Amino acid sequence: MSDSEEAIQAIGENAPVSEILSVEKAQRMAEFFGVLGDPNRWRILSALASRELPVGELAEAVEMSESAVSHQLRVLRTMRLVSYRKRGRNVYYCLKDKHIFNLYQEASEHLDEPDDG
Amino acid sequence: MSDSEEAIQAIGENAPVSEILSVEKAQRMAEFFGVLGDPNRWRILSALASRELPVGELAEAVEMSESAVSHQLRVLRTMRLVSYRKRGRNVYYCLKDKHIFNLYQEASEHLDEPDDG
DNA sequence: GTGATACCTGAACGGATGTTCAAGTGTTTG
DNA sequence: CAAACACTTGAACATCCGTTCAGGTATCAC
Repeated sequence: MSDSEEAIQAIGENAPVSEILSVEKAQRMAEFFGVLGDPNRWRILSALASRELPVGELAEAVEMSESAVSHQLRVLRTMRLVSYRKRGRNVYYCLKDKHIFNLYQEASEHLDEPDDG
Repeated sequence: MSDSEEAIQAIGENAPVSEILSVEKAQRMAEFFGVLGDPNRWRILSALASRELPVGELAEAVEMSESAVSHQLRVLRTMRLVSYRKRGRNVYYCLKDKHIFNLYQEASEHLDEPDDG
């Protein structure tokens, strides 16, 4: 059974109590979602959703220092949420795939739900 | 324009650079995902995915102290990820809605993607 | 070459976070 | 009533995280 299948069964079906996420899988989940647990990273991601941007413009758009943005971009790169291409002195960043949109919408729905949802 | 519509447009469409998430919306997103940024909370959630559980059994299942579990359950309650019902001396917790499953699967897909995904 | 630009990196500092421990509330049992 | 049980809560403490700051690399203009 693949790591993914093990986890989906554990969380999705009527499994016994002992069927909880392995520490390793829980760790990976937490690392990923932890990256999305910072407001400035969300602002960076939303800025890149509109279009590809070099670091300087990105920093200006989200009102952060270039250094702070660069640090955060490294985190986002590590989680493969953004990719980049070098062009002269500039480095253009953009979103890597569509998962971030789905995650955003899913969370948005949850947050917009009434209290009894 | 509602808060949600503003954000979806900002992140989903071909908006100008200035169309980034408001600080407030970014904050709410980060708070929500931040809750999912802890491995023990994922283990708790996955344990509750199998069935409703009282705090003591839950603590045993995830191998944490009752106190630690209780603290974390309060966080999960605040984000409306779990609900509970009191029954005698016990308090039974369960998952509140289906969003957690979708978030899990979306993240799982992303993590399982090859490097060029 | 020198200087300016664009970006990255490492150390350090301050604030946030998760655990433990001790004490508290409420409920059931004798 | 007292004692045991199930759970919650607040404070303390250690760790983690994101920023700033200073300095580093690489590219372009002159």
